[in-house]
Amino acid sequence: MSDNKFTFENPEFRRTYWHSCSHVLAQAVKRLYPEVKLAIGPAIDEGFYYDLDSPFSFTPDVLEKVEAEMKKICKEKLKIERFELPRAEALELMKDEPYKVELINDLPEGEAISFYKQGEFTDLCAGPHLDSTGRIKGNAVKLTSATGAYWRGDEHNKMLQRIYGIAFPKKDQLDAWLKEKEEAKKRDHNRLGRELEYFNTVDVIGQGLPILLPKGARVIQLLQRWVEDLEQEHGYLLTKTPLMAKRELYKLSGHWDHYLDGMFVLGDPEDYSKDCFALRPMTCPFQYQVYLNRARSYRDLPMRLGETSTLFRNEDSGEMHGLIRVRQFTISEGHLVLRPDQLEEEFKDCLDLAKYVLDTVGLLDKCTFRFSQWDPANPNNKYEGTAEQWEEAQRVMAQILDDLGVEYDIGIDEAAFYGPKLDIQYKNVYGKEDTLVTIQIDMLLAQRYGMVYTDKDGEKKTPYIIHRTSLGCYERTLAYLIETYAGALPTWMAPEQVRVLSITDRAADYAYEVANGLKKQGFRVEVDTSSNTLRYKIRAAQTEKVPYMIILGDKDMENHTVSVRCRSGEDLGAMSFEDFAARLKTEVDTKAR
RNA sequence: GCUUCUGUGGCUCAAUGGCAGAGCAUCUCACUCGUAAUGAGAAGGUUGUCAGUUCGAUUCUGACCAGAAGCUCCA
Repeated sequence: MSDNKFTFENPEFRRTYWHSCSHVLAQAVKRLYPEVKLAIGPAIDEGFYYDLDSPFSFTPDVLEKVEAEMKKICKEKLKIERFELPRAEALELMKDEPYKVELINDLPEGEAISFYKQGEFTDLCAGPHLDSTGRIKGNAVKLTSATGAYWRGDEHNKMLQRIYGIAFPKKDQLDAWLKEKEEAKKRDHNRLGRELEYFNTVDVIGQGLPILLPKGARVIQLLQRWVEDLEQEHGYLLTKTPLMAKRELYKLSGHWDHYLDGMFVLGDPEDYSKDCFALRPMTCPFQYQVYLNRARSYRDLPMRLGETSTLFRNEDSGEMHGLIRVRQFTISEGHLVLRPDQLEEEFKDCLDLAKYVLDTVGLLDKCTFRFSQWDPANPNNKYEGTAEQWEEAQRVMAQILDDLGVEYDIGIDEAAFYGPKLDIQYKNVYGKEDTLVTIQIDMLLAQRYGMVYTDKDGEKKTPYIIHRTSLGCYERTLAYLIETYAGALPTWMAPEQVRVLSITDRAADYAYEVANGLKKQGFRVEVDTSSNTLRYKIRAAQTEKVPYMIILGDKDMENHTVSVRCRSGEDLGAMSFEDFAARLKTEVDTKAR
């Protein structure tokens, strides 16, 4: 095993290791609870799982027993052997495992049906695997959780129980991993964001409807102002369109057919004798009305429309998560109406803008790009348009992405109902990925709305549309900022940039004088002249992650100085008010991190 | 929506089928202090909500509401 191929740093070997762990997990479960039926058990990015159909639930003490049995199996050093069987014999071997039978029946004709055997346990599996359970370090295996998961990932199927686990070749690697997970949880925006009073939720308001407290609202306000100004520089025209509309608009847009479940409907959707309204889940159909305001010429294009747009989506109750997944959110929305020949340049500008914005707030480094495509085989009639139109839209987007040198993954069946998307993805502290920013090409909807322009040749032509965001949805972005910075937002976007602390009552007036001087220059400043001890006040400011503290006592009053300390603990010493203000201004202007 | 788990003052957590307790935070008073918890006192609760079982429920049961992780879905 000295060959480099077989080190844990090699992702392929790691997956093999974890895959074998999942077999050991299944073997342990079958030894302890023979009535449990096996589904599938792959390796994942971090560890492995096995899906099981069990009459009881895997509580922590059951997991403990399973884990102990796994350690035993590792110690037994069972040889892991591969063999193949013809279909009939394979079905006979697995006749007591209904999920395996289903898998075998779905294997294409002529494909080898392979099994792996370790001791008394045999599993249908393509492999590869380690050569022995003895290769797995038993005391560096940990079962982390048990949750529900649908058979074959389809919510119409039975819910099975999924046991997640992790394993390493060495015990201290496992300990380090577990510690890292604990540390990551401390950055969880859902905990930190509430603790630092950025947001809260209240039973009587309802799920997915967070209250932005003054600090959260302040950060979102300054991000919005900044993005709106940036978009103006990029030629966007700001619009303000209604938050709801009659059912007829959504019929025209296709939302009524494709998205009704996700909308909040006001009134009876079936009763056509009365008006029925719905809160908007997307801005598109509203903003198109701006374009439709009058006849457009090719000279009007590209028309770039931007809006800080509040949307409402009736998510399933289990979907909500802090500020990342909510039912009402505000997005840096925009639609570009353009001539086909402008598509690449405008798409590029959208991407440049999004990347600039994400880079400036400090999120770009950890973003990944996903080209979200339709699924030609999707049976649910989820997509508008013809196969030809989709192939064309995706060909164009692929071309643009290649020209721009964007590295991306492909997501099949991830497209919007009207077109393919470039999604910019970000992971939360638990490793769960969500879309931060999206840029979408739409060659279908303009026609539905009767959007046309008169071209040079006098012909009426249908424009293309780009749907895009620059910073995505502000609530979600705030959540990622809190997690990325562990609550210590960079000075330029910190809700409170400076806290002025007086050491004695004698310095109180001076403290307000200094604070007001900074406020006049546009900085966000709070004053603490309470009778608490200095140590206490510093601790409070640090706990609340205020970037700068100004500490004022008799010496500072005499010398007309301010004593400055950073939240990191670094002491900048005494300086003049002007020097500090200039330092702060530089930091904010350059949006230094 | 589904699986599993959780719900006691603003926060962190005790306790119990029979008067609900502590620390932090808050307020008052004292202290006026130079870098991670100054001292004393006060106030704060229909134990998420509604039913049921019981002489008696915060505790047991059910439904609902809300929160967490995962699944499914999505910005």
